[in-house]
Amino acid sequence: MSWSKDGRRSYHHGNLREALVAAAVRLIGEKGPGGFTFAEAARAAGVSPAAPYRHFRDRDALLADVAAQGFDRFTAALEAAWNDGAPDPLAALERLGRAYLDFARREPAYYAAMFEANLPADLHQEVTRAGDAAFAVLRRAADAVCDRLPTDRRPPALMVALHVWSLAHGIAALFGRDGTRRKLPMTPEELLEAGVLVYLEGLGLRPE
Amino acid sequence: MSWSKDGRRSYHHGNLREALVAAAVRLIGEKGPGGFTFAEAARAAGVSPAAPYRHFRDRDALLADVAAQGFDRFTAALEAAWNDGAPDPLAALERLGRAYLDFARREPAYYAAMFEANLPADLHQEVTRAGDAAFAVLRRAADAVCDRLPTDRRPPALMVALHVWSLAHGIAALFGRDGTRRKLPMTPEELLEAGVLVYLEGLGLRPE
DNA sequence: TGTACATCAGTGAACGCGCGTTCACTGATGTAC
DNA sequence: TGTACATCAGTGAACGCGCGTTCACTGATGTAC
Repeated sequence: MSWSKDGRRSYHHGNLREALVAAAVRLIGEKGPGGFTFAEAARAAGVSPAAPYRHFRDRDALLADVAAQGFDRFTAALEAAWNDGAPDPLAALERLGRAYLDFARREPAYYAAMFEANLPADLHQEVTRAGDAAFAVLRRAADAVCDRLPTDRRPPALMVALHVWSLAHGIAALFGRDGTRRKLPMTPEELLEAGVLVYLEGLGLRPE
Repeated sequence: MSWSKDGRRSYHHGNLREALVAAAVRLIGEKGPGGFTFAEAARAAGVSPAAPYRHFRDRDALLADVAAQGFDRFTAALEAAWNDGAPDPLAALERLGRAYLDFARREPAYYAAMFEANLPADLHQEVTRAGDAAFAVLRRAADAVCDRLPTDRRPPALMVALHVWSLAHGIAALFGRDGTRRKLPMTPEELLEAGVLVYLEGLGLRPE
């Protein structure tokens, strides 16, 4: 927020766009992607209900911005966890899985906007592009893992990436958030790690 | 609907409860679980906006009914596909996976109500019970599959069931519905089947 | 450095709308005798 | 078989509410000269 020198609220907000996104994230976190309104975001940002129209065409445009920003953060988190596959791809893949679940738990609002928002097609494309960058990290990890197999027994890396992504997403969606739908006899992280280990074993890979 | 003999609408609807559930399913299918209203369901059933209160405490109660009914159908579909594990557990498990994805695609409205509804805790419990019955089918399948392994290499069947469920749910959520979020170089069914095969191989099982 | 002016980013009042919910009511149905 | 009555499942009008959106407006900012 920007304030004039004497402490009164300045007429111009200064960074209303970011403030609206932040408010939307908070509101989505509280009530889900369905239960957040343009008007409430404006109120939370301390601004009149007409102000958001200076920055977003409508509610969906704001939601799409949240989703895209979420994917950007997600990509960064996955990238950091993967860390170019060091020290070895299998250990790095495990970190990647943990980072995936960690993001879903720590940023449920972003995660919901990314995967459960139901955006109209035109905005959706834009978000999909941001999502592709996140998937690219998984894809690269799958490449590195597959490279450890002899060429005659090497599965398509794309398929491996899709399997890992689906398993991680399934676990995150079913068990990964705090409104925990179901009790588990283990943590989501343990469940994912065990699943990936069995899967890699099935590919013919075992941690050395 | 019930009509009096002369063709005019009878005062009593006759099966309003079922009609409201059916309307809700249709509306959820069109606009997602967030975008359906009690009033619209009443309108769709051809009844005044006050009428639904005779049958459901509120919107959430109706939504919970849809979710519970969805789980009942889901359970029946999975049960039929599993068919007591005949002729052998591995073939039956593949059928089970296909039935899972088939349900998500053919009944997206039920599926959304079941897994993306965000119901309040008290109603949620009731739905969870219906969901447990569905999971029990997977659990039994996992038991049968694990029984094929020598006891010293037998993994916990619960874990196996959770892995299969998570993978199936992840694929269904990411790729399984027609508003297809992402293009795949294969069908969701093929992706799931391949994933389960690799996983079973990792457990030490291969189709004979 | 100062001034005039264009542009930008907000205001706040207003509107129509549909929703959820309530209320007293009434038509239809089932049952006891 | 007929009648009286309780109960049930609807009606429809009304209400307050918050939302999305628009409009003419105005205060603040940046820039050309």
